Amino acid sequence: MDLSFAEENYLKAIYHLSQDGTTTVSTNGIAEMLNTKAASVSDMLKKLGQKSVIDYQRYQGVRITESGRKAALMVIRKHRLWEVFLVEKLKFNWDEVHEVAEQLEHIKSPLLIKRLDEFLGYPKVDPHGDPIPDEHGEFVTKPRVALSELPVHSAGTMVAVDDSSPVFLQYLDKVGLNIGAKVEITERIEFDGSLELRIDDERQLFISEQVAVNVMITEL
Amino acid sequence: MDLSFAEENYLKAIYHLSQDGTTTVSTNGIAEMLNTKAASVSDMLKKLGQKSVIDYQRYQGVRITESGRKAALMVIRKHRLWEVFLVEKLKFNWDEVHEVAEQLEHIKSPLLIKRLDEFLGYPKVDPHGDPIPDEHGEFVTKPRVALSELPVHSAGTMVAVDDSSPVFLQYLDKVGLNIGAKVEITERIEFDGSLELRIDDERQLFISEQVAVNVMITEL
DNA sequence: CAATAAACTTAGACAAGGCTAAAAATACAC
DNA sequence: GTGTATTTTTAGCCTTGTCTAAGTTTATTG
Ligand SMILES: [Mn+2]
Ligand SMILES: [Mn+2]
Ligand SMILES: [Mn+2]
Ligand SMILES: [Mn+2]
Repeated sequence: MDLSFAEENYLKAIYHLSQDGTTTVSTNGIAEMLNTKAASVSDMLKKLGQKSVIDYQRYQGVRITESGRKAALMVIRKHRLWEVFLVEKLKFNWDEVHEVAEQLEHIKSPLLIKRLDEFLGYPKVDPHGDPIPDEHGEFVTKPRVALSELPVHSAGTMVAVDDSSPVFLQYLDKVGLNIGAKVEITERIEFDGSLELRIDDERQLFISEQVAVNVMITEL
Repeated sequence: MDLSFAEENYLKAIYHLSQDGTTTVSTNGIAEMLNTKAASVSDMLKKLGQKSVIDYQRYQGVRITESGRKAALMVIRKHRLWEVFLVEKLKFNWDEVHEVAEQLEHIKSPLLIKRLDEFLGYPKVDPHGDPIPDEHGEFVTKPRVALSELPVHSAGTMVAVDDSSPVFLQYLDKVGLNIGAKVEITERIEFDGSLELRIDDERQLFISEQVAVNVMITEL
């Protein structure tokens, strides 16, 4: 049972919106994530329901099934492996990969993805710090927390970003905040939630709460 | 002016059928190459005509325009670069690449193809010996001729195959006839056009005319 | 040069995906 | 709990690409 590009994109959105496939998801939420209209979503939900990749009763929201979760994870696996390829092998910057991976993730060839994984040395995370599911859909997420949720004087290593938009990533490049950096919160401004950070024990950086929400670290 | 997957496939077929874009092409020929029906082709020709990638008047056959030729060559460039990638980097066999490249050739990203070309070291030919157009659509075809068209005692180096179907390529693998091999025609059987060859000055091989037609060499 | 034959195009239908506008169901508020 | 707001679905239409069946046009050939 093969899924079309559109079906794969819907399924991936539903998976992401339901906190990795556990909770129920709304029609409007899907529409917003996919930049489409609720009416189009309703149509598609019917189709996905018939293919048993989601549980759907009208007006009752939607939940991804186990087979749907597997299918979504395979698309996500491909997306992230391609992102690694683009950055590691083709020297793309991490803000340039998402659009292209959005296309590449739909290429159908089990051999291709197996060999790509092998070629890349079985990476565990993509350039944004997100985990790459293995061929069975298994993956481990390192414990991670947003800077915005930590108290002053917390410290850790930056492991991921929660926003892969080019503007955000380009901002991080500009201020030199990259995955792997040592980050310590030296002060929090209560007024606006902005933070003063110390990076790699050698320099100071001020970031807004907007940024802090999207920078994930593992505590030391 | 962006082309859809289907439009790109039609354009590529028209280019190939018209001996690299010079002669006129028939509706039925296109339908056969794309495993579709003549009616579908007629519909598509109207659209491609409106986009000025072909010259089309009903009942008069079709000729690719200069802008259409360029577009077709860019698709072919991508197809062949991906084939090189699959064989050189991902260890695909040359009979396994065509299907996948047929999908990959439609990925839209100028940066991707530029970087892929660079990553591969600017290859000039694909795994089947076909030339890879550069970013301006320029390419050089080494003079090549099918074994079937040469007289007895001709000799040369195998440089390409004219059929990329898995069955044919697997047959060549089985008998050990690969690109780069030295080939000499030691005898031709007039009855059925089959050939006796001497390969790499060290062994004998008999091939049918069907095979000979699809094995291309450059004469020494 | 007429009469088939072959090639090609049009007509009409369908499936996938999408949209707008309108209706129906559910949620929220008083 | 009744009434309005919000969410979701349906109805109807559009585009792309495909098909079959039925015309047209061009080729062939006696
Ligand atoms: Mn996608
Ligand atoms: Mn990513
Ligand atoms: Mn193709
Ligand atoms: Mn090839």
